[in-house]
Amino acid sequence: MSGIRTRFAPSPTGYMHIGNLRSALYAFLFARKNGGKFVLRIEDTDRDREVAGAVAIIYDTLRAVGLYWDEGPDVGGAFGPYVQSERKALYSLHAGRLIKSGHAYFCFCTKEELDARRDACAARNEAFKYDKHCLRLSRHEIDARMAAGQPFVIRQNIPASGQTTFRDLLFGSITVDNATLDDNVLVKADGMPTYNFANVVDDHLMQISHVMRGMEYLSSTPKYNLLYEALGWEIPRYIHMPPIMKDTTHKLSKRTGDVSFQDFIAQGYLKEAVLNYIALLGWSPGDDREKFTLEELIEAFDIKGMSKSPAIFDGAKLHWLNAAYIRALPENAFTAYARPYYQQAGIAAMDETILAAILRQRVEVFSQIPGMVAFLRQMDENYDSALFTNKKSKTDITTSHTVLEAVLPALESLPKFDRQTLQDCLLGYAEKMGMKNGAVLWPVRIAVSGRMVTPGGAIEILALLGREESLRRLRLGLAKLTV
RNA sequence: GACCCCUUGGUCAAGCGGUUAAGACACCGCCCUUUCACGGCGGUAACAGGAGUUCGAGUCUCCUAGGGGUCACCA
Repeated sequence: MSGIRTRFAPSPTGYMHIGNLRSALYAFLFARKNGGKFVLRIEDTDRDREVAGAVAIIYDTLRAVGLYWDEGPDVGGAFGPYVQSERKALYSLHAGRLIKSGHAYFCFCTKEELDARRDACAARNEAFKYDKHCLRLSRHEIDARMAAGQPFVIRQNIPASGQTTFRDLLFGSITVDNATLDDNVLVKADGMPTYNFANVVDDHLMQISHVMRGMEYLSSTPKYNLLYEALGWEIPRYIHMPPIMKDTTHKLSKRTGDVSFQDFIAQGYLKEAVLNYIALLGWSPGDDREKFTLEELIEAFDIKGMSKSPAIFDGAKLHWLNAAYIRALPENAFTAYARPYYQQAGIAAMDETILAAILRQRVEVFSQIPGMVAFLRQMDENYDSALFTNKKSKTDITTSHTVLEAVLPALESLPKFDRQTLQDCLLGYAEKMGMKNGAVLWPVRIAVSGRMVTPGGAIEILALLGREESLRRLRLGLAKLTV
């Protein structure tokens, strides 16, 4: 037992952002690599932002990519409950301790009053900081206001002077003046703790040894440490992680396009590829490896390989990685993923083995399939006969006409219409005529597809279309060349 | 604006005082070839700028610039 415990603590706000997934992944990898535990905690203290079904999305996504948690709302554990809204008593208990020791105080300032003061500051171009107005309230006054039912919050009482230093395993030692810190709200008027407070309490109570979270918390970490100290708790190790960017100046966000894990899956990305790609966005194994299974990631993971600067999401590279994963798929797995798209394209009845053979090397994202194979279902019969002319294959209108005319009856009388038979027939004809294979296959492919570029060659397309449709298209091509 | 952090090719990145400054994606060229793709080979392209420290700096220090983050009864 190494005692290492990490956690992933998402808010149930709707979908799984790719950046959050990466945070979960790193926390998971760090725990697994070091023989520690990975905890899942739901941070639902903001009831206004809560979205129904969001917790299920978190569970489903994590499970889909293999990020199983050792403790969590559904699996339990020794430090539950693992849902913050169910831990209110714990927060009140420790908030009370803070009040008693003077590290926190009741505040009755209303939102309106605060907004007014904030606006005033903005007008003077000054940074707003709560002025500890309510810290001066006497016990008497506090009791009276509470008795009168006046709503209140609990604020952290930050020392007015001095400095606070903390160590981050990635960023090193960071020191800030306490004077720059604000007396943040710890417990809201509705009795719910804020992130600032719930996090400290939960991370301590759940014995989290390494707090891994987004860099946006870097500047508020000193405040958390002040809380740990006030509560007499050991400060955990911190690992703040830089964000994933859309470009140099914008974070990857909903507005910039697809950012949720499910968006990528819906587009035809493989979950393994997405996970592999984001693992590499902000972390490097230190060597040249790029394809990793989850097990391999666990083995290779080391926070020393983590980057301190934000990484820009590169859709092209994800595309490439996804294509690499697709190419490595066994035929049956490829077909299982592709089948819905075959149906969508109306070619579900065609030979899946041939389809897999020609598509697997070409598809980068499954959603490209319908567009790639549409011509099999329905070709554009008004294609330009100029397509028959190709210098490299040494074809032109005349040679194409000759080839189609000769090949048509041969194919018509073929005993079988499978790839082997078709190949013997077509290549045999080329050999007999002393022609390049391409000189024969080019016009045939153009005639049966009507397209300059096709996935697969003439033989595969013929086999896929079957004798009747193939011959129909070949006759059409011949007619076009005869005109 | 104040405070904190970051800065190697277009992108992800290796490097951790001495290297011809890796590799991958993307891009370009060639080869293979039944078009495209795959695959193979090759190429273009980087240490933000300026001062130091040092025999020697992408690597250490400082400054400048640029970028990010925080400054909520959101997390």
